[in-house]
Amino acid sequence: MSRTVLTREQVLEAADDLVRQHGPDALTMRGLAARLGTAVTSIYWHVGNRESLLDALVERTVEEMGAIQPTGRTPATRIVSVARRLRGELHARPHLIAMVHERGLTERVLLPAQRALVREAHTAGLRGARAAEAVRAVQFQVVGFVLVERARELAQDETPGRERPRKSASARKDPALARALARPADPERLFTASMRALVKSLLAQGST
Amino acid sequence: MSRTVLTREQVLEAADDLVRQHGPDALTMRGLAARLGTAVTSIYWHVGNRESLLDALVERTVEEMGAIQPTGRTPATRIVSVARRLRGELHARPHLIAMVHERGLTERVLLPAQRALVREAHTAGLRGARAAEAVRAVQFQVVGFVLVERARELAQDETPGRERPRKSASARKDPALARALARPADPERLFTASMRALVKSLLAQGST
DNA sequence: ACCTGAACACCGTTCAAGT
DNA sequence: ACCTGAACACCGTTCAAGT
Repeated sequence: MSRTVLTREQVLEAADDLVRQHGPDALTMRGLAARLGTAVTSIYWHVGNRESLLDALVERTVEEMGAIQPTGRTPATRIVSVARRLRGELHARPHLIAMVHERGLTERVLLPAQRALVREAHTAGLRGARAAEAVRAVQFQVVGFVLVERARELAQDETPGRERPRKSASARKDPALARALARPADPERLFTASMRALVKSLLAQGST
Repeated sequence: MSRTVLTREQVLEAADDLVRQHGPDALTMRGLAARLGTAVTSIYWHVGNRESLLDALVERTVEEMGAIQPTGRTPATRIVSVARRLRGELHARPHLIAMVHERGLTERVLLPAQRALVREAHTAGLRGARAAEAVRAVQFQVVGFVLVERARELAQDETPGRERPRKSASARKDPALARALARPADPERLFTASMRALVKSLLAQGST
């Protein structure tokens, strides 16, 4: 591609492209070198090794995500808005989620959102350890949800329709429920619903 | 090890040992063959390839987990008890979680617990789509939580103390909160607390 | 300071050949 | 039916040598 001297930035850029298009597994040092038109070993000079290259990629994307502004009137709706935005940001970068997760950088990604959440918990009347617990509960819920969602998407791609669930005794008693469980979940809806449920209970502790 | 003829069961057993002790990455076809004292290619004859070997391993462990009995008086406490037991089961098999997750078999692991959850939602007065949503919310919460926890543990092993969070404006106003957030979260406590919060709100919908 | 090819020590998988 | 060694096409990484 480029005729000029190779820079660390160019290596990162090309690696980022590769990961975005085909996932982290598609990023091989040899493939990357070929793409850049250099010897494999040049890449090692610029980024150390594969592991630290991926680290740099994650750091890059996390910075790019930036802060999150809450919207809405009540603390509850504002917290849910932060959660939804955070989910959206993570969803826009499907491969990033797995990489952050594997690297244990979850806390790092959550830091910008944490500030906003703390502020809202405070206005809702929560203090000290109780506020911290509420903030963390929301954070865990968001990341956990996105991870499960992602796994579900991958599963659909690779094994479409693995096994029909058998009808249980309680299913026969409530066919509407059985039908709802047979359908794949609508993640957007489910996320908002459980987030609202969680936040409602957490904030209720502030006023008692 | 064994002098007799090689069986599929022996291959699975040895593979299971390896994964349990050193994780899925440690499972190489060559290493496994060496451990069993056979040629690599014999293993291929018995289990197909590495991918289906891992699939078989997951299936095996999931069956081993079995059903989950709720305890407690009210539907809320019974649901929370199922959630806690499920978390415990998953936690007792650290490597399994990652494997199930990567393979998109989350739903499969959750099936036994789902029956119990449906029953409790029903006794709590939830019906149809609303009951399904509650059940799924709980399931997502459990798996998500465990995934986040696991990532956190891995992170601790590899990068102890990456970066101290700076003191924010709101942290200075509530030092107890700041201290609580600086400490690593107690997952057991946090899990139970947010599970209770979630379930409380979800079931409240049944009586309105 | 930056780039190179050759080489090392690994992988998973296939295949033709054995018994 | 079951097992084998050889070979293929990949990996990440190191190292001595170039400019």
